Amino acid sequence: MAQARAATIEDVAREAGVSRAAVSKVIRNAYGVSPAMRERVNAAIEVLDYRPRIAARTMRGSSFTLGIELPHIGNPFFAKIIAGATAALQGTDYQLIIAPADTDGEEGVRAIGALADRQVDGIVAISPLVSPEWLERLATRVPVVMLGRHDHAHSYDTVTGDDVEGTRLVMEHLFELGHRRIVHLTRSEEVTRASSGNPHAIRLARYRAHMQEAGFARHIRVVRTGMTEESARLDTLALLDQELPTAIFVGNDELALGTLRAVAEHGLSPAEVSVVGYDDIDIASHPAISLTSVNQAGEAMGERAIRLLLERIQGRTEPTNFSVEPSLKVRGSTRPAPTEPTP
Amino acid sequence: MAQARAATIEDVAREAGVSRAAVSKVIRNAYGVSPAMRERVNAAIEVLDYRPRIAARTMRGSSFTLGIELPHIGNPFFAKIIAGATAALQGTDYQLIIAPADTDGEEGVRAIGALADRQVDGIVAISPLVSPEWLERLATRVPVVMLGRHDHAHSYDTVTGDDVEGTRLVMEHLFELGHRRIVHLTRSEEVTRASSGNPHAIRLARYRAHMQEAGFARHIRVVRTGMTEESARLDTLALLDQELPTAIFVGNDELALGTLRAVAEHGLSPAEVSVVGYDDIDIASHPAISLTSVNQAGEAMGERAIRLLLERIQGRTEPTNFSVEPSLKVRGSTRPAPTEPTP
DNA sequence: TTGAAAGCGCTAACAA
DNA sequence: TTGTTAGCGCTTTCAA
Repeated sequence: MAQARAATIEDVAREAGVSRAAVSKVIRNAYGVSPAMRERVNAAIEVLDYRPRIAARTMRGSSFTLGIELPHIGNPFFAKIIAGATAALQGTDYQLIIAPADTDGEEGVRAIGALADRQVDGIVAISPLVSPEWLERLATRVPVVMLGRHDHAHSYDTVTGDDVEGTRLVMEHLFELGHRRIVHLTRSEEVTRASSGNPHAIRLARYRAHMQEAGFARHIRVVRTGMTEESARLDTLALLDQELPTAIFVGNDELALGTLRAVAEHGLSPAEVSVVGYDDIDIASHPAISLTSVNQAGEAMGERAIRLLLERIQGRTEPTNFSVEPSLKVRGSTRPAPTEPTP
Repeated sequence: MAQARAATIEDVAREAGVSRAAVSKVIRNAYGVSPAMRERVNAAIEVLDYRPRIAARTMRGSSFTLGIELPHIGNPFFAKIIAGATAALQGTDYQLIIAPADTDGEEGVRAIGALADRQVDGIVAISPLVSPEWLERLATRVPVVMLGRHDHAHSYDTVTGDDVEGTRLVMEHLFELGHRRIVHLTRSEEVTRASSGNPHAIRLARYRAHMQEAGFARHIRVVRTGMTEESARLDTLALLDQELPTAIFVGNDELALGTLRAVAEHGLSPAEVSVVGYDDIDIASHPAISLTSVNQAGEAMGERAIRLLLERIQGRTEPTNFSVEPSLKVRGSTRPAPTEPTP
C-alpha cells in the first residue's frame, strides 16, 4: 500500500517538459500560453491526476474559499440561506464552507476567527452579539457581509429583513383579530440588548411600541427563552401556567414550534391561544402546523450576501446595506381573540 | 485606512527578541521552552494580535481542519449529525467545516474533492453514489469516514444505522396493525441501485423481502421520488390518485413530511392511510405531526464519525465499521388498517 | 511566449 | 534550551 506522493505542479512541469510557471498559467487560464503548450500541460495534468493544493495558492493570494458562520445549524431558516448562497456560487471558482458555531456569543466569534485564520476570501456571518468594532477590524482584512444586523458599518455590508415592517404586519394582524393580551416570547436580554440592533432586539422594541400606541401598554409582557425549540417549549409551558394570554408573538419559527408544542400539551387550541412566528420556515406551511409567520426570503438573503461578497472581492469598498421585504403568511395558528368574559 | 499587514511569526519573533522557531514552539505548546521565553513570546503575541496562518501550517503538515460533506443541508437529520460532530470536537484543536453539496451524485464528489484540495486532516462524507474505488483512493491520502454506507472498505471507516433492523421494526409494526397494502416511497433507482448498499437500497430490499415473506408479494408497490419534501408531496399525490394503500412506508422523515402533506391535502386521515418515516427528526414528535419513525441517533453517529477520524489521525489503520441500534417511535401517524370492504 | 527565481509563513531537523 | 536553515507548493515579477 505504498502510497505515491500526490503530484505537484513540479511533477506536471517535468512530465510536460515545461516550467512550473507555464503550468501555473495553464491552470489559472492566464494570458500568454500557446495552444500547443496548453495541450501538453493539460495532458500531463490528466496523466498525473494533478490537483493544485489550495494551501499553496493561499500563501500567494486567494484561497478560492468563501466562509459562512452559522449559529445553531438546526434552524431551518439558515438552510434557506445556505441554499441561496450555494446557488449564487454556481459557476464560479469559489467553494463555500460553513463553520458551525452552536451559539450566538463566544462560539460565533471563535468560528469567524477560524474562517479568518484559514484566509477565506470572504466571510458571511450571522452573529448578533459581536461588537461592531471587532467586525470593522476584521473587515479591513477580509470582505465581510453580516446577516441580520441593522448597524451601518464603514467596512462591511449587511443583508437584513425589514424587522420593523415585519413586526408591524404581525401586530396589526393580531390587533385586527381583536387580540390585546399579547405576549412576546423572545431570546435572552443579552441578545435583545445587543447594540447592533439585531432582529430580535428590533422585534421586541417594535412589539413594545405597537402595544403602547394601541393603548395596550398594561398588557405588555415579555418572556425570555433560549435558542432551541425545547427551551421555548419549557418557557411557554411556564408562561401558560400563569395568566393566559390570547396570543403569543414568538421571536422566530423554530421557537414558535416549541410554543405550539407547549400550547398543545397544555390542552389549548388555536382558538384559545394564537401563535405567530417569524421566518416562515418550510414546516410552518404544513397543514398540521399551519403557523402564521413572517416570510423574509432566506434564499434571497443568502444569494445577496454572496453577491455582495463577490463585489467586494472585485474591489468595491463603499458599504452596502440590503434589505428584503417581509410578508405575512396568515395561517390557522392565529384566530380571532376569544371574547373576554364579562366581569 | 492604511491597513497594517497582519503580524507574522517573524514579527512576533522580532518583537520578543527570539527566533521564529521559539515562537513556533510556544504556539504549538511544544517541548523545550523555558517559562521566561514562553512569557515573552506570549506577551509579543498579545501585543501584535498575532494569529498563525493555517495555510502556512498546512504546507508543513496538518491544517487542523476536519471537513464534512453533506448532500442537502435542509435535511434536519444532518443537523443532528453536525451537532454530534461539533460536540466531539470540543476541547480539541480541530475546526469543523461543512461543504454543502445539494445533491447525492456529481456535486457530492465535487464537494469532497474541494475538501481534499484544502488538505483537511480528515473527511466525513454522506455520499451514497460515489464508487468504493474512488473512496479507497481518496482514503489512502486522507482519513475518511463514510456515513450510511454498508460497504466494508479497506482504507476507510463507516458509521451506519442498522437499516435491516430498522426496516424490520417498521414492517412488523405495520403488519401487526393489519396492513397489507403497503406502498414504499423511496428515492430514485439511481440511488437505490448504488452498489454500496446505502440506506435507501437496503430499506427497499428489506421492504420487498418482508412483504414477500408475509405473503403479500402481490401488494408490493414501490414509488419513486426525489430528495425534497416537495417532490415527495407531488409523488404521493399522484400515488393517492391511483389505488389507495392503507399504509405508506417512506424512505426518510423529510420525504415523509411531504407525504403527510399530500395525505392531508387529499382529505385523508391517519385512520385511512398510515405513514411511517425514518430518522426521527425533531418535528416528527410534534403532537400536530406525530409521525411514526425509526430513530437512529444522529448525534451519536456524528460523534462516532469524528472519533473514528481522530483515531485514524492518531495512526489507526484497521478499518472500523460502527453501527447504531435503531428503535421505532410509534406515534399517531400509524393506525390499525381499515377493514377491507367485503366484496 | 516561455522560464528562472524569489518569496508567501510556517515547521522540523539539526547545530550550537 | 535556543537558533539556523531548508523546504512545503504555489504565484508572480522579470528576463530572455
